[in-house]
Amino acid sequence: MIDPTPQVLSPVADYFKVLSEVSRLQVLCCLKTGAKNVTEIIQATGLGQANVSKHLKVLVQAGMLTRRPEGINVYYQISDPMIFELCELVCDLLAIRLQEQTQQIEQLKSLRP
Amino acid sequence: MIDPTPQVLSPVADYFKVLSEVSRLQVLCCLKTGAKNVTEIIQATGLGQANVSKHLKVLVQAGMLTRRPEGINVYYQISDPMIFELCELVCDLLAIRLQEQTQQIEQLKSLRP
DNA sequence: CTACCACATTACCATCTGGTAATATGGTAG
DNA sequence: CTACCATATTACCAGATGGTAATGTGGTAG
Repeated sequence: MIDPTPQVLSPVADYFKVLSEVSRLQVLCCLKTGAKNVTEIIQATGLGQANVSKHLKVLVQAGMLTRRPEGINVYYQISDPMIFELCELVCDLLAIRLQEQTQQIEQLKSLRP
Repeated sequence: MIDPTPQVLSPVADYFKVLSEVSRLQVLCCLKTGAKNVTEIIQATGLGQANVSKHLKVLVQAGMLTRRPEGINVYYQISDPMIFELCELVCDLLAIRLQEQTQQIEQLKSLRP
C-alpha cells in the first residue's frame, strides 16, 4: 500500500489540531453533561468571552459542536459523543505510560541499598 | 462530576498536538509497515533532513516512536500501534461527515427541476 | 591519521495562533 | 423609540512553531 499523501492526511491533522488546545478541551468537557449557552460556558471554564466565542466557532466549523440560538441566548452541544472516545483512548495511552514510568522509578529505587 | 482542570487536560492536548501536523503523520504512516532509518524516512516522506530529525525528536519524546541506533544508522519504529486506532477513529468521523455533506448536496440538487 | 556518511543541533525567519480589549450585532424589555 | 443584555467580530500583540541552511557530532572505511 502506498503511503497516504499530505492531501489525505491534512484533514486528519486539522481534526487533531482542534483537539490540541486546552481551552477547547475545557469547552468540550463542560458540554459533556449537556447543552450550555455561552454565558454558562464562560462560567464553567473561566475563559474570556471573546476567547470562548472564537473557540466555539472553531469547534462548530470542525463539526464537533452544533449551534442553536434560542431567544437571546445561543446554546451549544456536542454533535458526536464519539469525540470522548478519542479523548479516553488518549487518556488510556497516557495512563499506561505513567504506569510504566512509575515502574521504572521503582526499579531504580530497588537498586540502591 | 467536576470538570477536568486545565492541568489534567494539558497532557491530552499535548498528545493531540503531536498528531496535528501533516509532516509528523507522514512519518508515522511511513513507519506503519515497520522500522526505518532516517534516510529511508526522508525518502519516503520527501521532507528535509533537519526537519525530519526535529519531528522524530518530538515523536520520540511523546512516546510514539522508539529510537534504535545500529552502526552508522538510527532506526525508528512505532512504539504503540494503538496510535493508528486513533487515526482510524478520526478517519471514520471524517468519512461520516463527508457522506452527510454529500447527501445534503444531493438533496439540494433534487429541489430544482 | 583523514575522508566520508548518517544523523543531530543550532540559528534564523516567516507564519500561525491564543488571548484580550474594543467594537459591532441582534434580540428583548419597558 | 431607547436601554440593555448576550453573543459575535475585529484589531492587535506576544509567544509558539514548522521549514531550512549551516554547523556539529560520531561512527566507519581506507
